[in-house]
Amino acid sequence: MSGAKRQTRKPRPEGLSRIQEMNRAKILDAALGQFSRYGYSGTTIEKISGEAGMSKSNLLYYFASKPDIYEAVLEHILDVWLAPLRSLDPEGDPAAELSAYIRQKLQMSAERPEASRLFANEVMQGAPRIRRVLEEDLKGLVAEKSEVIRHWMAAGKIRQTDPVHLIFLIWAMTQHYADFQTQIEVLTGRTLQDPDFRKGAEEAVIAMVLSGLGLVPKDR
Amino acid sequence: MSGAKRQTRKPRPEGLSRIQEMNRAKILDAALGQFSRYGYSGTTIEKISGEAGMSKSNLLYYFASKPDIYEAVLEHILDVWLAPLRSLDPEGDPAAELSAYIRQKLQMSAERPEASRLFANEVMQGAPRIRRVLEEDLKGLVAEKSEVIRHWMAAGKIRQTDPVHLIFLIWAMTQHYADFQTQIEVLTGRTLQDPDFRKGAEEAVIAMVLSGLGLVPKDR
DNA sequence: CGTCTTCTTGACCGTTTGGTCAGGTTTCGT
DNA sequence: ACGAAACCTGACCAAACGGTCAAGAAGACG
Repeated sequence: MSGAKRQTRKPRPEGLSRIQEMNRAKILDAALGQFSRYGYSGTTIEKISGEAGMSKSNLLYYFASKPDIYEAVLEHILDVWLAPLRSLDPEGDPAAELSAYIRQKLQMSAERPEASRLFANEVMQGAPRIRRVLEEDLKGLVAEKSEVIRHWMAAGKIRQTDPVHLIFLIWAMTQHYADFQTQIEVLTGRTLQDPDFRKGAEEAVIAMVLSGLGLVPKDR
Repeated sequence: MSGAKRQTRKPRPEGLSRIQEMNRAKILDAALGQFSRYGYSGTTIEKISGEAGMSKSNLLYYFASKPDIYEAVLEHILDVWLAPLRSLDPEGDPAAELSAYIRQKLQMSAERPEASRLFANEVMQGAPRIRRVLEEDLKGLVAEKSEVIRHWMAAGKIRQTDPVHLIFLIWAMTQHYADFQTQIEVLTGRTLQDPDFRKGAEEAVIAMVLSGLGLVPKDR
């Protein structure tokens, strides 16, 4: 061997390379589509890799195992999914705040129905992988926002109701349009993607919630 | 061959034998539990047979294949699942009829949450096996009951709303308590099985729906 | 009681699936 | 341009799964 100077390259400066960032994003996107449509067990990593435009082996170069991919997708979604509730403002007008919240939730159901379905799927199976998040993050968040609602009730701004049930019912109504999209489309021929239908859904949900709280929804 | 008289037995009189009836029931029950918890692909026939207390081979003696079992379970459930809507009476008082409907739906969510989850699972995956039922039976049923609601609106008994959205929202709110049972239990420590919690849910849903229709829910 | 039918099982088979591995190709800093 | 990382792939493997089959056990009826 010659004693010539060994040129070495910094092993990994920090963060992700362009290629990694791009491929991980493609994988997570494809995985969301598959997991939300076919469930965890119904999805194969080969299908995901195909959808992402790469070989199965290459996918396993980026994520060590199938559960790893699933958890990455879930984590990637959860923050976005819970964001609207976080922004419920105690100082705002109840009718305006709740209307905005409902609109945001419906917007997410319209724009990212797969995320809603994946979340629903996970919870329906007993939430084995996000139990901790529910217990630690969501539980606190719900308690905090329940207090906001209770505060509005105490101030006489809305009718007496159980805040937790109110939150559950808003989740139920808004997520239903994403989770049961197929059924809705079969029955009506439309989905939230249709602007008219989306407006109809918004008005129906908002009217029901506001009048349920003794707030007359303003006519247009 | 001797010419002795062959004693033969009637091959199969009619209907199912006691043993068949019992085992088919055990299988369908076990299958519902598994399919609703783990989804179609996440369920193995070996697990089902184990839960039903028999060997895998024996299960396959009663049902020819996995899809066969799944469809049998689904069919077995669908009638029961849609029954409450059928009984919505045009001649009755809107507040009483809708309250009763909501109570029935919540009762089913409380007593048969697995059925609700299986149905939700099927629809979320695009309803590949019950599309026909949705298109042919449910679509007609929804159209018929929408007409009932429209009739109530025309008679000035309830406020103007889109009947189809109303039906969707009632489904959403009532089924949510079954489908998201895990989440609800994590957040509140309770489920519909708890009588107090169930009463709270009933009141919350009924109050919201009735006031949304301009009907003041009667205090107690 | 004898015999035909129904019921039940363990052994077995082909396919699918998650994951490994050795080796080739591309990228990139120097 | 060069060499070391980073990136990518096809071949391969073990486990799990849906389903078949031959043969025994239990049940029912004359």
